[in-house]
Amino acid sequence: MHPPPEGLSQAPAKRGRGRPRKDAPKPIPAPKEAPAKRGRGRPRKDAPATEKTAPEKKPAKPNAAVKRRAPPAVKEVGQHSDDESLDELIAAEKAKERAPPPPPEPAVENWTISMATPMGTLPVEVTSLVTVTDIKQLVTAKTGGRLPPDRQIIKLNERLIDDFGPNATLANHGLKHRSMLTLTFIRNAKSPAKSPTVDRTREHSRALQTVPSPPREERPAKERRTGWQPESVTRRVGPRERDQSAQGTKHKWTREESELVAEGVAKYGYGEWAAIQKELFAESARTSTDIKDRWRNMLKAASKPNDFKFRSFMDDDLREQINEAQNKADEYQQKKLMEVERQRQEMIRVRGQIA
Amino acid sequence: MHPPPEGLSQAPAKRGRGRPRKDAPKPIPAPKEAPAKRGRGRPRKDAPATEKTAPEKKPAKPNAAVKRRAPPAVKEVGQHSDDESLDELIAAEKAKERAPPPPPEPAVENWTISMATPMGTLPVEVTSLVTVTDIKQLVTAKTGGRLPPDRQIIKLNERLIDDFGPNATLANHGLKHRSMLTLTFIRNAKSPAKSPTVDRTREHSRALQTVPSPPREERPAKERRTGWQPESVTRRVGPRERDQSAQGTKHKWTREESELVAEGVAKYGYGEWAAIQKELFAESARTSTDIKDRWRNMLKAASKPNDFKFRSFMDDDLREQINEAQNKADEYQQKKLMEVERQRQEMIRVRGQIA
DNA sequence: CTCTAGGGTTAGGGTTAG
DNA sequence: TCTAACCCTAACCCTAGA
Repeated sequence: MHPPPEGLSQAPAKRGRGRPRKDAPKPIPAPKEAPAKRGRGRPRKDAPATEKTAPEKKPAKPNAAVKRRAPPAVKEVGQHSDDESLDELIAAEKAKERAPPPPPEPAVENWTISMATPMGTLPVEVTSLVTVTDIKQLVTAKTGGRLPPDRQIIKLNERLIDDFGPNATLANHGLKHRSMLTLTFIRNAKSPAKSPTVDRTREHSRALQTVPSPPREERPAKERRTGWQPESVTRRVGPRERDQSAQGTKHKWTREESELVAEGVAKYGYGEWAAIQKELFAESARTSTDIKDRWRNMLKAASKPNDFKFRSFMDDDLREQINEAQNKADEYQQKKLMEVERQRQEMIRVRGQIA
Repeated sequence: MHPPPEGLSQAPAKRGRGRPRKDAPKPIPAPKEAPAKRGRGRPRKDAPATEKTAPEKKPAKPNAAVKRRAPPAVKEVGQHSDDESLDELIAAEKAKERAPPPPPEPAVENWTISMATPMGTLPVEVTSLVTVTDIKQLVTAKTGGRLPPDRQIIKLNERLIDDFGPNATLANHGLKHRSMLTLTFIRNAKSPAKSPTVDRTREHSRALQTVPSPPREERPAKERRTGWQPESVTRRVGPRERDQSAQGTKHKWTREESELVAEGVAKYGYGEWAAIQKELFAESARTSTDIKDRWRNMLKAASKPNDFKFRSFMDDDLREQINEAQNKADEYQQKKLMEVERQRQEMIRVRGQIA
């Protein structure tokens, strides 16, 4: 039904915005395997061959990193040897037959807890067996390694979880389904050196407040490219003056600015960045393109779950504002479209009469 | 404006965008426990030419939101009753295992969402389990069957809900209480609701001609161009009539088209865009201005290194063609100039004689 | 009116700082 | 690793003026 794909070399023809797809066959997220090696944790060699126990929870999303594959729970009964495996097996069988041991059943549960971070509260899925180290590793993983365990300050009910010991099971210290943990962190000491060897012994206390308080405040429009704006603000006038001195190359968008962007979209519809810039960012150093980019990023961020990610502030409230802006813009667009269509029809009608 | 042909009930006068109060007496659109396969399968709607914003990030399980109840797995009951107490114990254990996980609470909720239509915004009541098909059927019903599912273009947060698959539960894709869906529709013309996966390689054809070409897609084709345009090809006549779905607002110039431009310049010289358009792009939707712009960009691109990022295809071969075209055009220009001068002289001479 | 020239703006892929 | 911020150009728009 479509014009046959001519021989025209499909130019880029990327289509679908999905990205050129570097031809890299994106494999399945599959074997992402949790910390298979479980270095610290504890030997935990509960014979993997054991039974299935949890025969696959259907809806289970392996995602929840920390989630330990709930072991059959049979709290390994001190078995270590190698060649004794057979004996152990037998012993285990017997023990099982005897049934008395079943009680030690920990009954692993899957919990959803919350973690309050400087960026907002995020949901985290864990099992009731989650340990202090697990949580810290999870945070590290979620932040792409940017926040190593030794810079995390995590509290449960006002207590530093570190105080429980690295292998402590948090459930033994009050963690429950829907509990809330708070996370703050120690600022990076600037030395990227891999081994600050921060003697984390007990520095938590003071580091607490060093929280990177969200931008909140409207930057003084850093007189960067403010030099002189030639009417148009599509492009920056000069190099963003980032040269040497300008260290703060990136200027985070504040919550307020973001809301202004949404407001502008709601008012002018999509693609009217220059208009939005003129009205709502006249005093700002943000260019229309900056605004356009920000809206794009806002949409991306809003479309993702409040999963544990260090994403710029994004909460249901802002998300709602974004939605509203979108809807208004859509409405606006619709009206414009219909108006155009109406005019077109009118034209056709008039033409018909003339002819 | 716009005679609402559909039977969509009129929207509440005040569309202050706020949110439609609960006044809408609309009942829930049948919970319809969809298959909710959700597990492995991965519907992978592959939606090719989907809308913009479709990085397709695999809707990571939305948080606890509408999580579907996780069935207590299989409880394989292979027990042989030998010792009752034992059975009881085991049963108790199992019960314990099963019972605890109350977290995956299904909790069907009744939501009021909004639907922005060309005629106004309407409140719609649904449950948190509402699926794509449910919504479409609802719309069809509301329009007295006049707007069948395959003519509905419904978007949630910029994404076509069709892309989620017919049985997808919208809550898993971001629908929430008070969310807004946008509805537009495809005019009568038969059109597969499915995105045609058209490769726009060469869709520019036709569209150009006369106005009457009915638009197939509701698409804010950047309706900046004003209403009626004569048959000239300086401007586009109507909406760019990019095949439906071709959401990509921009139509990249293909290698072949670019070569045609160079060919045209070589043949007609600079500035004869209309002529080039008529001869080499008669079937295309490219206007003379488009061609002019393309030539401008080609020159810019040709002056930069091949591997320069961001630049559309540019290689020595094409660059050579461009150079040749320039040379020929220069020659041509020269001749024209000389001709003009000759005529001028002639005119002067004639005038002199007359005088 | 048509069309071109040329400056302006946007869309969207790409890059990079953090 | 991941993303918000930023870059850069092709594509497209606007409009004075011929």
